[in-house]
Amino acid sequence: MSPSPDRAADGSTDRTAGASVLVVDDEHAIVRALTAALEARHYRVTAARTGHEALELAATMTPDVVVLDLGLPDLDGLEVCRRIRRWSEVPIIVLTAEGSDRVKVQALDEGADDYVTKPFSTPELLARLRVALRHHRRSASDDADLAEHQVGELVVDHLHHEVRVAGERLDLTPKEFGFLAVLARHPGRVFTHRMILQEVWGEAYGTETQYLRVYASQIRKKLAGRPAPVLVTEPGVGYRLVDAADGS
Amino acid sequence: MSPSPDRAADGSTDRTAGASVLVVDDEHAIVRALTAALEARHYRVTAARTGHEALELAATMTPDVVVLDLGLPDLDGLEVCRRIRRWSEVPIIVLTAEGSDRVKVQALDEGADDYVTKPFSTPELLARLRVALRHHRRSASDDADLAEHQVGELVVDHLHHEVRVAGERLDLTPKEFGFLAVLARHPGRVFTHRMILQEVWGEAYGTETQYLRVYASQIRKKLAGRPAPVLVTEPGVGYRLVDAADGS
DNA sequence: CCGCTGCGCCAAGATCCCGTAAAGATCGGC
DNA sequence: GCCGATCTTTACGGGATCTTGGCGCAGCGG
Repeated sequence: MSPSPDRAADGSTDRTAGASVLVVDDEHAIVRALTAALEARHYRVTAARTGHEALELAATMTPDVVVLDLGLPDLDGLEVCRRIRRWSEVPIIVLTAEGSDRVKVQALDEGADDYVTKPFSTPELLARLRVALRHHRRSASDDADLAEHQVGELVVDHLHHEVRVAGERLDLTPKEFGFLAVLARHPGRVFTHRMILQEVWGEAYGTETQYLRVYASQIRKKLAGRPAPVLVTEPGVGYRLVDAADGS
Repeated sequence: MSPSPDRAADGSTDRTAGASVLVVDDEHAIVRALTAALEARHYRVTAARTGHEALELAATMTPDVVVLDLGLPDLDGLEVCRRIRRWSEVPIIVLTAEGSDRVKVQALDEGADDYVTKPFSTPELLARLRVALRHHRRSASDDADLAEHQVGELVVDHLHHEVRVAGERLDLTPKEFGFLAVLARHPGRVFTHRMILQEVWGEAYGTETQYLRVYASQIRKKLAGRPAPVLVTEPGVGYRLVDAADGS
């Protein structure tokens, strides 16, 4: 490609900035050095000193990546790795003093995503951290791709940004689409005026209820005569989307 | 998630068995040793000796993972890495003799997923290979990682960096190519302004929507009068590429 | 019975967004 | 250092969309 101005040679400015990192190590010096280096790159850093603390924090703060020293006072580092892997796929970068192949291989097979031996080069660790975040970001966005809501014969397809009724494409303006998409997220449930306005128009528009009347009307017009759900008014409260066939 | 029955301690029997590996190195001894080690684990191995050969094979055989030596006779290894990343997210494990930090960091930021210095420990390399395969397995469901994408009569060939319509080469500028290539990766799907801008121009350009209008216009002009797909505008949202023949 | 309130609906501006052309600015090759 | 290709920026017309005000209606309480 062309030389992008945003790709710094050291990768310090990239989309991984601002991610939260859990650093697990009992050596104070290491924690301090790592924290400093990471915060300088605008990561949010949390430190844990023991295995149990690490497990606790991994669960409560849901970090974007974990840097894990294997030599912990209470639990075996490998055990920590294994336990996190039981419920989370957060990237784990293992850090260790000894360079034994056996441990290295075991850690990687146990669910670690990378392995760096001490003494480590900080730039290298940071680069590997960016790799881990890159991966995680990718698989996370894959999950979000599956967004599609169905209400009776009506399908709101966020991926293609279109609405289909009985398979036929329905042509909506951006605001109309937004309105309908909000309601379709929870069929039958009431959304207040405020909720819809703030979601579609923005935070500041919480009271412009006349917009809703206009757009509700237009949406109903476009849905009329089709085997589609009905846009129901909840007087004084808001709107909801109800499948014509059932009375939920 | 749950403790997998396929996770043996030495990793010899796991779900990654049978995967295809592309080994890129000009040293015969390394290739021989690696091939032997990999085939013993029932991987399918293909070897490339030069950068160009590597790119060609990466495109035609779509390996599950690439092991890439940076010291190649024709192309810089980093360049190979970059070119593969233009169209594929196949895991790349970089292999190199020199241990310079700068190169290491650069390779990782350039798209490499891991980095091993020679002389390397075979068990470790194999373990890292398993990690790479584990990662990619997650998002291997889509067909975005192909060197060629076809939409109707239009073919985007990432390897040769060219576009053909009905077999005839279409002359595009780099930005035009990038724009079209993004859309062709998922025909019919909407790409938001932000997505396209960040992919083609860079992270920092997420709001420069006037570029898109200019280039959309130019691309349409070049596609006009040919049996090509149509570049459709989704007002307020983005663009998508639709085969003229069908309505997807 | 009457006024008030909230809603549906309409239609006229106002505004935003898009497409297009064309003029600088920039870059790379010769 | 010039020249051509490409990228960036500006400007403008047209059209779709959004916003706004108004009107009629129904329900409700005074």
